[in-house]
Amino acid sequence: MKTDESTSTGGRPARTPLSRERVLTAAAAMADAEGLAAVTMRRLAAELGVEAMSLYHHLPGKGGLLDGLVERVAGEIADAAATAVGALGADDSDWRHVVRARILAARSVMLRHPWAPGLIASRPSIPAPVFLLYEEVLGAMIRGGCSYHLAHRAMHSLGSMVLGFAQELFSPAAAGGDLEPDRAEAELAAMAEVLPYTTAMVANEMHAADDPTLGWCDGQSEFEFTLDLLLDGLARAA
Amino acid sequence: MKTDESTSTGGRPARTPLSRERVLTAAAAMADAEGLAAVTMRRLAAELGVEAMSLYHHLPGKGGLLDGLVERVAGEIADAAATAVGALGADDSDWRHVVRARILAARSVMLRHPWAPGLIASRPSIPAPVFLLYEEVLGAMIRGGCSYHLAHRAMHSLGSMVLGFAQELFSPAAAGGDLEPDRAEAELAAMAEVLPYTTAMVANEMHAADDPTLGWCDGQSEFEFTLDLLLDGLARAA
DNA sequence: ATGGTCAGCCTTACGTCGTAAGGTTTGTCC
DNA sequence: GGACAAACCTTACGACGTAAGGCTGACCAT
Repeated sequence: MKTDESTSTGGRPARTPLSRERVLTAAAAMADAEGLAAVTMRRLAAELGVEAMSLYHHLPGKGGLLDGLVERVAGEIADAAATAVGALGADDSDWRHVVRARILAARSVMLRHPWAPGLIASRPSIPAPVFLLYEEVLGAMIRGGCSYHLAHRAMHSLGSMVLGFAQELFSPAAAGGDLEPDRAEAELAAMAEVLPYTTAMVANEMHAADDPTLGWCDGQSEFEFTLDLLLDGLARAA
Repeated sequence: MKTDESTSTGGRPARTPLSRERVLTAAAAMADAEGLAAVTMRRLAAELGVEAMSLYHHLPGKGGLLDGLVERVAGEIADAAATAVGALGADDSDWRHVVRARILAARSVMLRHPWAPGLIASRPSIPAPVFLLYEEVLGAMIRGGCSYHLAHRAMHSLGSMVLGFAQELFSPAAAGGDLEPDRAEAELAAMAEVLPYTTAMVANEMHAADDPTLGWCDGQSEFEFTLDLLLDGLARAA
């Protein structure tokens, strides 16, 4: 057998219609468009006009592809966070401003890639590029005078927030599928019986939502509210 | 068909009826032991001494099985929360105590079933049994005098926390696999260069952890810290 | 007892997945 | 021109979820 070729690196890229970067870009686009579950080695290869096994020359396998996607997202977050912090100007002397900007940057990237939180959380261990993101936030807090103990807790709080805020918690109408107003009304009535408070809350909050650009459940303002809640509490504890 | 020869015509008295409950119990046990990914229709059936397709007489399919698992977990949480609130005594007049008890109960069940947060988050829409859990927390806040607006935001904050706090954020040693102290030391040194603050934090927090029953990164106290941070902030906003 | 009904379980088969193993093309350099 | 390796393809295997249909045995009215 000719197992001679042991995939030694080196050499030179003679002609690269296909590269790791191109594969990852296509994979991210597919995940954005159809969800992460739709990203299959075969489908991905087909999208690139190639056979499935060809991907293995640029990636170590499906796991490596997912790692690459995490790396991508982490990079996007790092970039977004860097520009956001840069735009702070003189305000960056307060760690709260820095942390807030970084977390909101992470959030904005997560919104672009809704599959990202679940992917990161599903990895067997925390991916190395994600550690770099934590490091930046951590550094801002320590340099700002926080104790390591407090900063540690903040990492947990903020991390779980960014990773857990993916779902749009309440969208029963969209979830059930509002095909007919008749059926929707019936479901609402049924819901009112077992979930009186929830129903009332939906009614109340829906009425309050006049901004046409946002749904009744504005994830962004909810997110910022929680973020400020945490930052206030952390600052008080510092 | 020649299946005649394999099945003994003699009596086989031992055939437990195999109900939906039995299937779900086995599935939950398997998920607890080997992770949710290990729960396969075939493996699950084998565990029950049955063929895969037989499960379809008690469940509508894999999705239905997952729904059943969510239902299970939600039921466990509801039970744990009910007893926790019952144990509050006169303290249950303060919504903060009630909410705190319910969230901690949810957390304790999530710890028993580490696959649960990911499963719930991965469902296409929020499962109905989970809505019931939210309803209880929501009711406690509204009856306690909170506005629907604040309660709505609290649902997001608390929900994302319970769902996002699953991972043990920092366990680089366990993640890398500490096969040899030599290699571990080398990795630590390499980490100190790119992640100076993180390394310092780990060192600092590890030293502070004297309680032998807990790892250096005590998820429970981190969780309660964040929970109290949120509850304090919510109470202040009320 | 007898034949009908039917729930519970099994068998087979299809299309999908990730990927191991090995063959084929293509471009570059000596 | 020949060698070489990188890039790509083909084939195949063992999983997966599940659609379609067959077998068995308990119950029942006749």
